[in-house]
Amino acid sequence: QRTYNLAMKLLSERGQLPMAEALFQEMKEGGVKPDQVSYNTLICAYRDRGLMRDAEEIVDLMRRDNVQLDTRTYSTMIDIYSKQGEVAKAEGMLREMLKEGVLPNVRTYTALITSYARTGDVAKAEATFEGMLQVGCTPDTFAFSAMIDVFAKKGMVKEAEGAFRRMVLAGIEPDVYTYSSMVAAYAKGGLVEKAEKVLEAMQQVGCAPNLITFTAIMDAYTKDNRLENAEAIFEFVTAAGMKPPVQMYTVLITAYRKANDIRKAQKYWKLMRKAGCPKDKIAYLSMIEMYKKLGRDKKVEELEEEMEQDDPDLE
RNA sequence: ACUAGUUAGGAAGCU
Repeated sequence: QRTYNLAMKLLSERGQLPMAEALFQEMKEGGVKPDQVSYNTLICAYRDRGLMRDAEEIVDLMRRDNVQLDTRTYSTMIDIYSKQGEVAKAEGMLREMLKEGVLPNVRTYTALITSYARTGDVAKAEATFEGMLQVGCTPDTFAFSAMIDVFAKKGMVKEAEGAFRRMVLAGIEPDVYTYSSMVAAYAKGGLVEKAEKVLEAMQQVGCAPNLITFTAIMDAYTKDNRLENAEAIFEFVTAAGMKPPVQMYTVLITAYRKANDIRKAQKYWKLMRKAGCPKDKIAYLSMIEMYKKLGRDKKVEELEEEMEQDDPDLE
């Protein structure tokens, strides 16, 4: 019954996962058989909370209850394994679905490509992309962006540009994600000017850069030792009333500490805390690295302790 | 069995 499914989704969205689980049980015990949608909804609810084990258990339950796993089930599981870095399991899911005659779609392939982006397996990502084309699956903005990101993370600028061109030629519109990945690619490759061009180009076609795009371009500037430019972006963002994310502070902190400008690094660290940013492991690690190099062991210990404290969310 | 509804994928910072 779809009323149940909808209710389960709403409950889990409002943090009432136990209620959603209860509903699921009620369905099983009462006359209403849960369908694929019910199982998938639960799997996604667990995934969103990082309860990967529970998501897996629902899949097992589907098998036991003789409910066919569908494209969405497999895609979600591939996404889960990809986020866990369990590429082999993700690949296994694709193999299984093909064997079972469940057709993968763009989303399935994109999830897998993303997992290769995380592990840096360019060859497999490309093979997956080509495989998708071969089965007549048309890549969309997500798929191309994922592919561009594979190259971006490796600093393979030429290849990223190639994929971007291919995307445009195919008539698929790039969006903020795509452009941000391109900026990141140029940042990694040390080509600031090109990164700047991307920022201009996107605005010309009416695509507004967001905080992620800005962080990426700041990163490009700092890698080219243009800290003033990076700082200018930060000022601009703040002046525009936007709230800089942790990552933006980290870019500045790391850049300044590498330039041996300890005061500035500390300044942004303090600003970040004052802004009430959530505790962030990478930010801590950057500061710890700084104090380590300065030989200030006390500070190092202090921060390490603080980092571990009362924060279950730190991964 | 068919059909319909509800469920899945992409971007930035440390080493």
